[in-house]
Amino acid sequence: MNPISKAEENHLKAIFTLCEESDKPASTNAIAKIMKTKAASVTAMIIRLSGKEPSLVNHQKHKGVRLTKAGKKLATNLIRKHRLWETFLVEKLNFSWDEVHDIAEELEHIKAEKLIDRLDEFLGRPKFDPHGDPIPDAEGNFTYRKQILLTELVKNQAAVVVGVLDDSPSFLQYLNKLNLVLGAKVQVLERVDYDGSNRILLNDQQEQILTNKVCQNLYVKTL
Amino acid sequence: MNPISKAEENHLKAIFTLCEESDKPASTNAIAKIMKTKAASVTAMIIRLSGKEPSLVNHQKHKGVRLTKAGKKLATNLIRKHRLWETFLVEKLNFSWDEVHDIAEELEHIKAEKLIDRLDEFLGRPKFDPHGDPIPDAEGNFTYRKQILLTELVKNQAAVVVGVLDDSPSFLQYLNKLNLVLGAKVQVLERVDYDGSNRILLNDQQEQILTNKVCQNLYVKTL
DNA sequence: AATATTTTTTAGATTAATCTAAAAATAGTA
DNA sequence: TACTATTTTTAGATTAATCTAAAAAATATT
Repeated sequence: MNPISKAEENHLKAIFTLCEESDKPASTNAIAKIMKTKAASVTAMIIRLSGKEPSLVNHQKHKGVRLTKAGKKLATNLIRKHRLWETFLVEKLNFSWDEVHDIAEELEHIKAEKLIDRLDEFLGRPKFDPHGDPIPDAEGNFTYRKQILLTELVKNQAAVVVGVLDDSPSFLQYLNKLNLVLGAKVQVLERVDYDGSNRILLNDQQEQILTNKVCQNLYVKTL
Repeated sequence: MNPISKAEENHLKAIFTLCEESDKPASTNAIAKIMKTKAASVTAMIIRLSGKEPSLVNHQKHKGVRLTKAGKKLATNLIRKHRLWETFLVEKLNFSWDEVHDIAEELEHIKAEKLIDRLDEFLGRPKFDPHGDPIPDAEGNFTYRKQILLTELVKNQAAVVVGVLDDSPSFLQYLNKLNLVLGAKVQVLERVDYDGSNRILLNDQQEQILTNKVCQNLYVKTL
């Protein structure tokens, strides 16, 4: 059975993400939504993936689908490639963090393993990408980090921004304007019950008002 | 009419190369040979390419095919991308010149124009790739250089190696062994009629015997 | 539990890119 | 020039990846 195709890879990635998020088998509908296709197409693809040697997914009709060990390995490697390319684009080619997703989405399908090894080395074997997401190593191990959402940070406790939950360009661009980039130091001065806003001290200097929506999408690590 | 596909791009590149080489329309058979497909498939592809808006090729049945202005623009841009990626692989990721062709063959199909602009900048807007081939600029202009084959170099005239005609891995690897890399200084000490070999002085130091075949595939520039 | 709603699968069709085999056109040669 | 050989095109088939519409299964609601 031929080398794995881009469409197959993207389905694996979607299934991986869904199963990680919910710990339940991924539904055809949910996969179709991510892939921007229809449930019927997903069913066909699942059948093809489960017919691979070795099989990449386990599925029972109407019961959703999970990745096998082999499928997980492939999905993890894709995520590794995606995040390394994003890092390259930001660190070396001066893209900003809101621009890199779509380009990395294409680059992640380049096959040569040696390329990704060398790229990893060139970048200094980074553990996190420009959005603060962990980059798995060549064996597929992620680095975990005790991080919390800014909404969970206790008042006056100092912390640094280490990542985002929502990585949509519009949110990232808004953060740019607020100077809320990775590494920024933050402290919650006050949580205002009245409108759910948060008074924040940013980099020990400026005060800033953040809505709960923003705080719910920012990961921080206490100092 | 949708974005241009990888298969379409590769056909354009093949046609470009053939027409540049011979100044004649490219034949379906010749294209099929490069594409490793069959003439019938090429005919089908040509019909598709000529139906694009704007049309990418001009063809009359049984008379071969040429690129239109629009087709040439696309082909040139592909060559630009291919050569910039090769340069990146060698200069930044420490690949050797015999390893980069196939990887660049994949990378050249990544679409984002901004990516290639930034890459060009990152590499310092190089004019030649690791094999000495010119890299067209964003407008499609190639830098020409008066270069000759080593077989044409007059006896005792000093010159530097600036490129290769044959860029097959086996030839490039052989050149590595002989220390005949880009920038090496060469002088022809003697052309031996007996066996068609050439006595060369390399980097003002070592003497080296090169066959005519090697000399016919090495471009040099006189000093 | 019976029925209605939603989700998933099946069936059948479409498009891109390829193939083989046969027909048609061009080129080469006696 | 007429015949032969080669090249190109046409015709018809195949596979991957998608679609729509309908059928079947699972889930939710009275």
